[in-house]
Parts: sequence; C-alpha cells; structure tokens
Amino acid sequence: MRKPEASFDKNKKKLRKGLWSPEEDEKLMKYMLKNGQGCWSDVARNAGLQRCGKSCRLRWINYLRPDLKRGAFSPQEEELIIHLHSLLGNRWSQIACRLPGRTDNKIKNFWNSTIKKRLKDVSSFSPKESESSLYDPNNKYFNIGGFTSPMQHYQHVEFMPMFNSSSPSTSMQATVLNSIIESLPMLEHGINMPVAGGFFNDIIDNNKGFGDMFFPSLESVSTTYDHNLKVENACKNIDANSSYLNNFNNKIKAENRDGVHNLFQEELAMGEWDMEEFMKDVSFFPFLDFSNL
DNA sequence: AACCACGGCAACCGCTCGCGC
DNA sequence: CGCGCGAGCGGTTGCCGTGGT
Repeated sequence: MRKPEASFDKNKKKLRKGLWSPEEDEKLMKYMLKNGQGCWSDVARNAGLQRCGKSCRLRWINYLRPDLKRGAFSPQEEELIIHLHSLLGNRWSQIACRLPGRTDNKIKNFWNSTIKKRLKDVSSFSPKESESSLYDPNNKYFNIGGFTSPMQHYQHVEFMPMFNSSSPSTSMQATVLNSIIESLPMLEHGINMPVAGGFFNDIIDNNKGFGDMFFPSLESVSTTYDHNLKVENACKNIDANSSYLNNFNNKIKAENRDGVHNLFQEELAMGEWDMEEFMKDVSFFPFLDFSNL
C-alpha cells in the first residue's frame, strides 16, 4: 500500500497512484461489468479514472474481479501451492491458473510471507537431530522426532498423492506408497531432485543436509533397480479396473516414453482446471524420470 | 499509553513478449 | 527487420495493523 501520488500521462493529465478509493473501485467495477475487458488504457479513460491502464488492470485482476475468492488460504490450497511451486518454481501466474479464484499476486505474497518462512524454519533443523526418526514405517509419513512440521504438508502432497477422499483403499495406497518410497530419486542421486527450480533449490541452498533429513536412510533400500518400473509394477498389482490407477499408470508410461518435461508443457486455460485430475497427473512428477540427471 | 519491530499485502516498477504497422 | 504499444509477469517497495515491551 502506498500513499496516493500523482504522475502524468502523455497528455500531461495528472494520474493518480497508490491506494484506490472506494469511488474509484466503484467506477472501475461498473465499467468492467458493463463493457467487459478491453484495452486497459481505454478502460481507464472511459471509466473516468485518473489512473494508468496498468493500474486499472491490476486493481481489477487482484481485487475487484467478481470471481475472486476472499479470505485465507485453506490447508488444501496451501498444499497445492507448495506442490505446484515445487514443480513450476516462481511461475505465479501458472500456479494461479490452477487455483481458481486466487491471483498470482496473492499466491506470491502468501508464499513469500508465510510458506517461505515456514520452510526456512524447518530447514534450520540439523540432520543429526532428526536422523533417528525421520521415517516412520507404520504410518509411512516422514517424521522429524515428533515435530509437527509444515514440511509434513509438503511431504503429504509430494509423496502421498493418492490419499484423498476419492482414492483407492488403504492397502492399495500402502502398496503403491511402498514402491514409491523405494524409488525415491535421492536414494540414487543424492538430493538432486529433477524439479524446475523453486522449493527444493531454496531448501538445498540453505541447508546442504536437507536431503538426509526428510527421506529414508540409504541403507534401508536397494539403490540399483529401475524405480520407474517399480512404480509401474506396483500399480499393475492393484485393481486393474481402478480408473484412478489406470490413469496414473498411463501417465507413467507416457512419462517413460516422452520424457518428464512433456507432461507440463500443455497449458490449462482458466476454467479448465480440475484440481483432482491435476493432482493425479503431477503428483509423482519428481520421481519418474531420472535418466537425464 | 507510547514506542518499536515485524509481518501481511496492495500496488508499483521494470522487464519481456506478442502483435500490428 | 525494426519500431511502438499494450498486456502480462515476477520482483520489490512501503504503508498499515498488530503484538510485544
């Protein structure tokens, strides 16, 4: 928020800057609802606003748009943001496309103020403290000595994508999960996760031992097999009629065929986004193809 | 009550990209 | 091909509210 200032447009007309007044909001809102989106400099002029088009665009997109979701982020949204950030990095607009009603600015602010801070707190844990209890084989969660870490949200999303209301049975989940855990890439490649910038880079920059903190110890599993095959086989063993797992299975096959990056090159337009489908599609992304490392 | 520090977030800035001419 | 312009994006700024002392 800034103090209202003034600048000048090409016609030497005073342009307001800073906070929007309720009157300005009303003018812009009325104009947009009546005329829809056009050239933003025209919007500013025709709506009788002494603002630049850019400012009007921002105000509309980030605050006035009727389809905006107000209020705090839900835990589900938070998880999704963290997950998507691990995949997409700081591409806030891309992340926003996948969170209906949320703007890139809002998500960016939320990330920078809340999530980043939490992740930083977690990364300050030393590997020694957590080594002994980092993985609980009973509940399949990575545990840090009973510490209720926000990272557990991250892990939940990243490692346990099938754990939602529409997912298969618990035993099925466990079977798949065991295979996934065994195929964790860092077991073979240290902490060089094949993710596009973002979360892991941040953490790794701050704490070189991070990889040791949150994943099973190296001696617990073999490091020589084909983890992609493992994941696929795990799925084959499970109910073949499960559309969920068929879908998942096909994605893995496509991954192995086309390479990991292709999965994310398709752009989803606003409104086409279906959270559940996307979670199915992307949840295993970091674990699928390590041949390029 | 006054002061201070800090976090949240709205808004701005600078840059890139795409398009029309 | 180059230029100008508008749109969009990510990074940054700085005001305001709130909690602590």
